[in-house]
Amino acid sequence: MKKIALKDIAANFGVSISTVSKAVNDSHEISKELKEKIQKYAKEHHYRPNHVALSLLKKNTKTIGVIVPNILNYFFTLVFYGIEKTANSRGYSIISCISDESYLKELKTVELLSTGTVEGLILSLSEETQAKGNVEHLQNLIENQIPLVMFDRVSEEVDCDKVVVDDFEAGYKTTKHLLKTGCKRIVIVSAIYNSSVGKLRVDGYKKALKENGVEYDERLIVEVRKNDDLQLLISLLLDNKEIDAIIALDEITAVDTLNILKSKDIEVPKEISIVGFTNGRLSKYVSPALTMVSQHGQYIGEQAANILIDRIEKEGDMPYTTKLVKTSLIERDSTKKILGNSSSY
Amino acid sequence: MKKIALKDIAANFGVSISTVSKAVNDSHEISKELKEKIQKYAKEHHYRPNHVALSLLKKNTKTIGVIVPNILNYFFTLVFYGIEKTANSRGYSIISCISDESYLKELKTVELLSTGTVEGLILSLSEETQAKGNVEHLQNLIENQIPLVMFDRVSEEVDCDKVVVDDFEAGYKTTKHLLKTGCKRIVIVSAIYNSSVGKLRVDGYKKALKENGVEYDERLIVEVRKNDDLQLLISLLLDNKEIDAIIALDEITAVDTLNILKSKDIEVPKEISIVGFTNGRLSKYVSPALTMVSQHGQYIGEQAANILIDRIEKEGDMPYTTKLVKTSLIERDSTKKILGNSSSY
DNA sequence: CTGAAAGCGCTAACAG
DNA sequence: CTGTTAGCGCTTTCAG
Repeated sequence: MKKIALKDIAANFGVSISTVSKAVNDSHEISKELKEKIQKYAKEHHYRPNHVALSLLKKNTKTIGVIVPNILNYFFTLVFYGIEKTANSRGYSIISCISDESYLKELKTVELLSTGTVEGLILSLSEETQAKGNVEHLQNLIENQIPLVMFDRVSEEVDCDKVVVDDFEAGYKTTKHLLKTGCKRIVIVSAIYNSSVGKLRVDGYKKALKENGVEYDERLIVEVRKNDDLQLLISLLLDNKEIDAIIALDEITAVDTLNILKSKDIEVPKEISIVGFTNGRLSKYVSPALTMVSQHGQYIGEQAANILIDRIEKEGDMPYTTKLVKTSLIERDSTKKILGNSSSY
Repeated sequence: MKKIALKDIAANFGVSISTVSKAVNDSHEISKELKEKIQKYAKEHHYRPNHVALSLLKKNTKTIGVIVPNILNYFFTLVFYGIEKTANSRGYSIISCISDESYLKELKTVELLSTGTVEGLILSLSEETQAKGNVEHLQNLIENQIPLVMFDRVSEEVDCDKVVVDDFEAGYKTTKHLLKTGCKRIVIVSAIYNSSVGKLRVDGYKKALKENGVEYDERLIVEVRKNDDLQLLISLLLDNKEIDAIIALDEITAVDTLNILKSKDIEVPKEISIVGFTNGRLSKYVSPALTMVSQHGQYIGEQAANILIDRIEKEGDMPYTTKLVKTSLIERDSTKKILGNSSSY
């Protein structure tokens, strides 16, 4: 049985296409008898109105595009899940693309989608795009009136709605917590040295140090590049500087760091505390379970989707908003407990 | 600047729409001068042919639908990644839906997509659908000539292309490996007791036992239900039966099991070996690192996408195929090493 | 070389 | 109550 169209039903009953259209849509303009006959026939033949034709006619596709840099990263998986969930509940499908951290793929995808396929776009910048700073493709998008919501990895040069983690506050809060547990020489290990996100966290870290009268030592900020040996970097750190805490800016680095410390028989958190960013699947299963900063990925996705769909559906232009999502520190066993309230802090 | 259509360009130059169409498509029918003028104008105004109109006309959307039960499961994330990658490389976009293990959502999604939006569908059954065994919606799909590829959680009642893990062989291979390391009382802990996948693995397990003259003891097959306490189940097992190996049918259960054993001061693998299914992100970071069965999720996704697109593009109907993807045992530190070749096995 | 007309599947205003 | 017509944006014969 091939796909069936209004035309076919019309031919079958010897009536016009518009009559059939009205009948299947249960219009009051059509006689009960005819309507029932047609509807029965339609059901039996699995008639389904062609979505593409409707999109063309109504000029809405009920579809939004989502571009994430790397779906294997649990944070993005969570965001994606949040987007899908709320988009779906609001009647939208999503076309999803993975830019694989490549500028070119991001560009191609944006161009492909901005062609009437989707009514709006949710995007987090690829690493390469961020490094290059080339966001013309996104500016075109908003020039062409296609709603865009950026999340997490955003660009200041693009004027659109944004949902971002409050990374500054996260860096600040995390550092302050470590200070409160008695740590003073706090290292940051970052594999995302050239992202806005990474910089903000370090800024928050600096502020916390300053407020607590701890001097900032730039040698404690360690950048891990693609082919660097984390083991080596940490060894150097341990040999040359007294340190008592490590903040890892991503989960894998946090776990790796933990394992390296364990292999050197350093007790966590007694000798060195560890806090990691991005509360994912690993942290609670390693031992000691890692204290992590949760970014509420799913919530971010839900927010992004709601903001986008609101903008698609509301007429008149509301001003662009930037939503700051606060992080939570999930305390586990890789950090010391804060001393009682009566402590000297 | 609003979206611009052929009509607008035509009006601007006082020529007909079809002329503009030909010009932007660089047809030889149009004079060089006019073509250049029009192309220049089109480029300046970011003209992009409306994808929806083209889809309607050409009757192809260059889009495929993907329905996964649960994207937070790393295996599915991997499959999804594989699908996206190859679909993209072959010029297809993907509309992705998460059924959230719900029959109703799966049904709704299939109906939504089978309406001309996508040219084909890749799907893994939701838990609920599998339990219910209701696959009418999928049979309708193939009746309506919409290509379907099922992967991992498939149904025998649906006649379509399939890509499945060779779970029987996986169960067999894993068990055999454990036997070779000297284990004899091997437990299977399963949270997927009513899936085809789970059953096949147990069947493979039985075969391996039989071949090696080890008697099958059904009390060693432990089913973990949603609200069951794994800790308790394992304690019972340890108390009442001599056991020396545990096969966990999913990664979380494997890690949980490991932690439970560790908390009871049972040495892994010296006293009890552990093998888990689905090599995900956790296994290599816990200690001891877990020996796991890898199912090559990304490869499965790639295969599924290729098979689907082949079927979409080839005319004439080729017979349906079922592709069996072999698993690999990733040996880490939760199992004993196999004794030298000179051993008595 | 350029344009008119038809049509992809559907809806909606307007006649009959 | 039913049908005719126009049109969503585009391509593609077929005339001119």
